[in-house]
Amino acid sequence: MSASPNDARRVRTRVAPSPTGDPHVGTAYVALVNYCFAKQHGGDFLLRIEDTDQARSTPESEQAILAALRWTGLSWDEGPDVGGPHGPYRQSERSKIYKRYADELLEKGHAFRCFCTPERLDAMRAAQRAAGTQQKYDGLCAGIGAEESARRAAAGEPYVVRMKIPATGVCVVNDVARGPVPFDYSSVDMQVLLKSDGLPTYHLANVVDDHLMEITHVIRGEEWMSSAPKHLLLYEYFGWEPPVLMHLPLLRNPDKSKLSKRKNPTGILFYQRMGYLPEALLNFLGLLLAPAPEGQEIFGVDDLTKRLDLAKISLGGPVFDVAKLDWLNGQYLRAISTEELLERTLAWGFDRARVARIASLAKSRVERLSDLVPSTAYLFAGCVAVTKESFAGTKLPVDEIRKALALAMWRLDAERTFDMAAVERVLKGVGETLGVKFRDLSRVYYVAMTGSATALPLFDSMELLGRDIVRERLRVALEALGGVTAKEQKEWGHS
RNA sequence: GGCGCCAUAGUCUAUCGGUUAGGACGCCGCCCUUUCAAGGCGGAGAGACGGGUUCGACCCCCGUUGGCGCUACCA
Repeated sequence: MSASPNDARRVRTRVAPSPTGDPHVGTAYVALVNYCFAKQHGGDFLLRIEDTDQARSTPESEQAILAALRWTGLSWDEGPDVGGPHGPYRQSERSKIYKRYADELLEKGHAFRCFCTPERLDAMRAAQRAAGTQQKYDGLCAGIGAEESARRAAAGEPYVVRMKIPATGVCVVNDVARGPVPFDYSSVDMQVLLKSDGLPTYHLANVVDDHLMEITHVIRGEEWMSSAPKHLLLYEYFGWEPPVLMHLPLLRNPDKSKLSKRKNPTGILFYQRMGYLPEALLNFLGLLLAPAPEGQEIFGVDDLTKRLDLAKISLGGPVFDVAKLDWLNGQYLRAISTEELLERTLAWGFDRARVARIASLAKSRVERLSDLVPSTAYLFAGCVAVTKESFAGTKLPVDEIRKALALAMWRLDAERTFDMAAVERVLKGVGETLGVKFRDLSRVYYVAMTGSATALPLFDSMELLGRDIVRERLRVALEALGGVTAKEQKEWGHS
């Protein structure tokens, strides 16, 4: 099909995750299409880290994303870890480049310095909201003359750089699967390109990097569709040829809302820890990208690479159906030899160091070797059975238990590194917030983590279980007790 | 609220104006079987609604409804 702005150009695609949290299955999904499309055309697939948000990006998250993506089996031709001719591949290391291009836009008159304070912008939006009109920058600073603008900037007044948008006219975004999608320029905001910290926003960095890295096809999530006019305009301002655009539907929760960890496990590493095979996960995601030939639902990345057709990707947001993933994984498990099954199981959760640590923790609690497996089974299980009744032995009222579970879940999410120390700090902190002795509180977590009140030490167990399994068990326990209402979520201090 | 995307069974999908609307997961039943699985066979189950266009609409157009996204000095 369609798909190249210039047939002479080598096809190059990329996946550009932001290291602001756990590696997300959506990232694997986007990576998979980009990989297959590039390979289908004998091109390159690159990985770029979009860490321009200094406040939220962490090196831990970047490492986790790289590791998770590597686990899937996908590989990239260029990236922060493997290098390449268009580096650096980490946006935080490219600030000077963006600054230069922002200056170019300023000089050409396609952008302007905006000195508005956050307070003024808030007030402006509040007024717009109250008036029921469209919320966007009112253009106050667009009229500031070049000399005054330069003078104020030189005087050290803080500012951001915003792009100019034509007052009238229409921008037609040509989406591979959707065809032309028109946007009135009047509905496009004068987007901030360079923040007051001197770093670019996604919009600028993304366009500059895609051009410099010679990306020919941008295949990304649907959440970017409404920003496409801005991006296209930037290519125009710079005089660059824009890439072919394709927006993928977003993965959904069973209730059709956008896949979120509040309602579902979304972490790639969760699926790894649950014991899914990466081939099965990729196969599952591939099923959402290319219709299976009649009855042939089991296929690998190579086959998907042959059959992928961007224009035919189904556009309805697909529900991430774990039951189907389970079936697929079972098919893969049955297809490999018993020998390989053993190897993979050992590699998955029975490496010597892990088993040794578990054994040493269990030692003082067992009297027979036959006690070992039953007493540590919860560390190897995916989910544990927890019901309302499981919490009967705790001394806290049910609302307190729910709050304890919710706070632990949210605060643990906010921890950069997930280890014993972090777990201890968070759980004891919850005890203080609730005003209960940790001794009385701990049982709640033992139950949520193990399904019973007897287990190996809690903090060790949680570290051993890992962030993703822990969150899921907390979530399941919370659901078993009725979940959290929106009101409580607000009252308990979580946005 | 504004702008945009989307709409076939519970879920993932096929159909590119003419089909008894096909397949897969899940569910139910039967077979196999020392149990349970696995496997085999079978079954129930779908075009959101209302208007057009057409000899003929799931398919094309308009509207309604619903879902989703964006609406940040986050990506």
